[in-house]
Amino acid sequence: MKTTINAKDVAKLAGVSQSSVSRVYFEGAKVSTKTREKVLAAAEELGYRPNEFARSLITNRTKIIGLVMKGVQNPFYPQVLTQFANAFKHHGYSVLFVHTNSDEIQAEDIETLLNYNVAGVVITDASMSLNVAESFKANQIPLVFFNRKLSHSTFYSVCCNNLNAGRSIGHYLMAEGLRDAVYISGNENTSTSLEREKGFGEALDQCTLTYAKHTSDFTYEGGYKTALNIIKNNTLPSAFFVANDIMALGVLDALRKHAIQVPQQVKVIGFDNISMSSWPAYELTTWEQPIEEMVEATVNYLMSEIANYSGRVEAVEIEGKLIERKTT
Amino acid sequence: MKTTINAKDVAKLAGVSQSSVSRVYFEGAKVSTKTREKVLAAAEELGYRPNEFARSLITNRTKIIGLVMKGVQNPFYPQVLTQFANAFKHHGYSVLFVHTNSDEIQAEDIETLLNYNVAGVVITDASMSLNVAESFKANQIPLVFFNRKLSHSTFYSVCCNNLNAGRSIGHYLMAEGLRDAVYISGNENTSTSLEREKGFGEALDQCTLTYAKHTSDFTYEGGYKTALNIIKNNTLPSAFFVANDIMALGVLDALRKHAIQVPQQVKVIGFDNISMSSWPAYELTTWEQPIEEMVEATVNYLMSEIANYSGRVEAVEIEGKLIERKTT
DNA sequence: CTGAAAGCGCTTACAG
DNA sequence: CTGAAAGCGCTTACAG
Repeated sequence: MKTTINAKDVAKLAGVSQSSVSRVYFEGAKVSTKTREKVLAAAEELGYRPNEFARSLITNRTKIIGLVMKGVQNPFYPQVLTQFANAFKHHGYSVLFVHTNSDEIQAEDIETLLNYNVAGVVITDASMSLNVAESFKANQIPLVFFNRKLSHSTFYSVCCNNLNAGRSIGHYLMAEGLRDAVYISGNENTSTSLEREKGFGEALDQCTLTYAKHTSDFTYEGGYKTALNIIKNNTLPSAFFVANDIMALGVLDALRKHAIQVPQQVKVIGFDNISMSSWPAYELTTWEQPIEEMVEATVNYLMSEIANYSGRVEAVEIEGKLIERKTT
Repeated sequence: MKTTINAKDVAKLAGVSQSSVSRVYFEGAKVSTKTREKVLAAAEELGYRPNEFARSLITNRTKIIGLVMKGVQNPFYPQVLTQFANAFKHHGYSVLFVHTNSDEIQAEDIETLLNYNVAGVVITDASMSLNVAESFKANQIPLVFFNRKLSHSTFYSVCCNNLNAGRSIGHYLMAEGLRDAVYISGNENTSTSLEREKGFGEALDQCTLTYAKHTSDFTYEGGYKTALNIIKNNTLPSAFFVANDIMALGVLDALRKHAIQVPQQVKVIGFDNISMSSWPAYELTTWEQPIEEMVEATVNYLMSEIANYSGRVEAVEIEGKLIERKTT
């Protein structure tokens, strides 16, 4: 009950050797035009397509990139996913999608990636214990942490320059007459949230200003509740710096509910520039993450490491920019 | 430069045959506890993991499901993606993610899926020409169209019952005192948009009411612009039925911009029940798609077809329900 | 229950 | 440029 047709079948029909068939489909191999044509004609007739598995078994490489994502619910990530999918497709790679529920990726989550011997890995918005990550190193599989920096700098990472962004946002708000500020953070211990806060604090410190910190969780509901609490406690600041846009939208809705005027009574600034930030209902001032460049840097690194593994490591940080709208 | 360690290495260390090693990792094969333990100990020591490619080459099956998605930008889809990823993981399958830009999936988009000999395929929110789809049939690869019905009913599809939903929405609005309605459609020729409209029209027809149709594109911007046009032309109806939520939010923002009171001056109802619909800024009345059940039906079909291919075909339609909020 | 051997569909030195 | 042959790392009848 042999059902799939293989290179041997094509070879027979084309009247050439199996090796020649293989050469037609293997990039970089040499075949005469005549042989190529015969093979392609036979292949067409039989509906032949090379088996990727046999191919990978021999070459010990695959054309698959593992993409590990957490929190696809944040509208920032669908954008990232789309761009990665397109970029990898453009380079001839397919995407094995792994969804993780936890902030720290578990060994089982990435077992698949190792079993399939992926050519490279992108991990977005999540970290990973050192010894789990090491298994990629051991197999010389290049790995990029996207939008998350590890405390141990033994892996390549690509982020927006969050420290500078925090600073710029601080200076911007001070120029707008900031008196007291609240920073609404994302999940604790995420590098993105921490660095944005650090830069912000540094800027304010230069003018001996301070800020209050409220810990939240990078979700709309989290931003909404946090703001409601602040309103209830009568501790409304003159400006909110919110660690991401989706939370900032929650903050805006909480303020709206209490008929607090933005930006007259309080200013709000977010981070990411998700598409919803520009909606008329919000018109949120925010910091744009340079997603395209971030994706490009990630893909370029992976492609160069796949071609020629070096294990080089860097913490790439790309500058974003302020998008001024109506909440400041 | 042999780098990966294989079953033979483990066999040698464990003092058994390679076949025995294989049996330990192959579900359903019989090995004595003693052998199993020896093998597992040796495997642990060497860091062995079975090569999926060699395995697939022999069994001619993979543990990969192809997931083809369009328009991940609509917040409805990240939810769907997450649920599929979790469900497939639970069944021991990985997800090969394919992003397509066009409404109709092209042959090249799915070439990868055939090359990797995926065990099954889910296509969301897009259609596919019959002859492209046929190549899956030829290879006995089960295929489900998710949230899209094909005109030719030769494939399995899973949708919300859009016709009934349209009807119910029509009856609901009429009970609320509908006089004249506007239906804002999604992309033309999508089954979801067409069936929602059809049901809606049927319901209205029973009371000899009619509706005006405006064609849009399932995006926020599309809904926004369409509503602005209607306002400009002074053809505001007493209610809008908008083919999906993200467009409905655009409609609400357009109305807000012109200070038109919802629901006093005009009612708005959407479709999908995306998380943003419940946000205080919108409080959109909508129709909830039973995503969980839809995903479950899809996964169950695929798993049963993978276990035992029958090629059976059905257009599954699951009932959703009205979520009443403040825009009606 | 276990091992030796064949074979899945490819790539790749090696001769010619 | 081309073909015959070995081999990638597994699974699976087949004997024992």
